[in-house]
Amino acid sequence: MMRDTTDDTFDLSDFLPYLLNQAAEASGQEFQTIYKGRYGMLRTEWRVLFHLGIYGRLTAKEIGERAAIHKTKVSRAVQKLAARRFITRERDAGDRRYEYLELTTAGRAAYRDLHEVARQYDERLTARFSEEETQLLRDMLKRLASRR
Amino acid sequence: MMRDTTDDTFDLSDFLPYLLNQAAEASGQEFQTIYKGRYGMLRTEWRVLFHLGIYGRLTAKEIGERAAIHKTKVSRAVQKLAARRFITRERDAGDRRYEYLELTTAGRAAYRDLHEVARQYDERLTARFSEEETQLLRDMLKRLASRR
DNA sequence: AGCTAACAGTTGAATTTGTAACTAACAAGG
DNA sequence: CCTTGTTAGTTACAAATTCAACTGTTAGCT
Repeated sequence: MMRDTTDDTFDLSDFLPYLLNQAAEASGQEFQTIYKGRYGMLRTEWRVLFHLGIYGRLTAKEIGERAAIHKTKVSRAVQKLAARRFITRERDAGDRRYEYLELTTAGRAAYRDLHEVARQYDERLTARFSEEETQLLRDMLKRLASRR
Repeated sequence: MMRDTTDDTFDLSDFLPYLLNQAAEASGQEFQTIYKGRYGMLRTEWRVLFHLGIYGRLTAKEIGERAAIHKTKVSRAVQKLAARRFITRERDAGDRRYEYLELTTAGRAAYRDLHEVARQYDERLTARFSEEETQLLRDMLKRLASRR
């Protein structure tokens, strides 16, 4: 017997990494047009901006670790954000390898704006689910994201 | 009063698109090293391979629509897969704009191998959740992915 | 002090992606 | 037929990402 080409016991949506990617891309698209359109930012750039807006002064390395972003990506995002005067860079006087990053006034304004967009956006996304469902979803995603 | 730089009412994991991305990347990493290591494939390439393995003969356009992949990405993936003799390309005799793609024997073998890896991988990922939780997760992700 | 290894961050070259313009093929109306 | 518009798929070029090698700095050992 020849085996058929098709395989009806497996669907792509049965594969969690694929499904997660589809959901991530679909849900992130609209937000992307906003930060790209308003500030000409790339994904890594708004992420760095948010990290500094939420957690305050950090080094590039810390941001990379928290967000699982490669250091070269962080480095280039930092350069662009600094060029646009959204962040300041300050070398540690004691250990000159470290560089502390902080938002400028303009950076804080951009952060607050995008933060508000994100908050509303998240609300809209989760509005179709119940509170319990949303909570469970976040929990499960966090566990998946933690790589444990 | 000066406003502080930090904002402790919002965490990045409260933003669903971010959390989805982190979960997607974390969960997809290991699988990536497998299809990359074993077959030197890119993400779009295994996706095209899977679409043909699961659904049989399709055109590039159909694959792009089902997977929400841009046509240039599909086109390049198809070229690589064809160069590696994983798929055949056949013009429609009636309407020569259409090109039907199909797996070769080698393509089917690669598909079966990766499909089995994906199946086991998915099992391992969902093993930490209950049946009901997993079902709900998939449902919610599908709804998020559907862009409605 | 002097040597080696580790670390934070940067840079350059190769690969991959995105955007827009393109080719080839067909459709529909005049 | 013959324009005009649309469609499937490709290509060229610019932008972004990856990978490896690099700089400058500190730590630790002898």
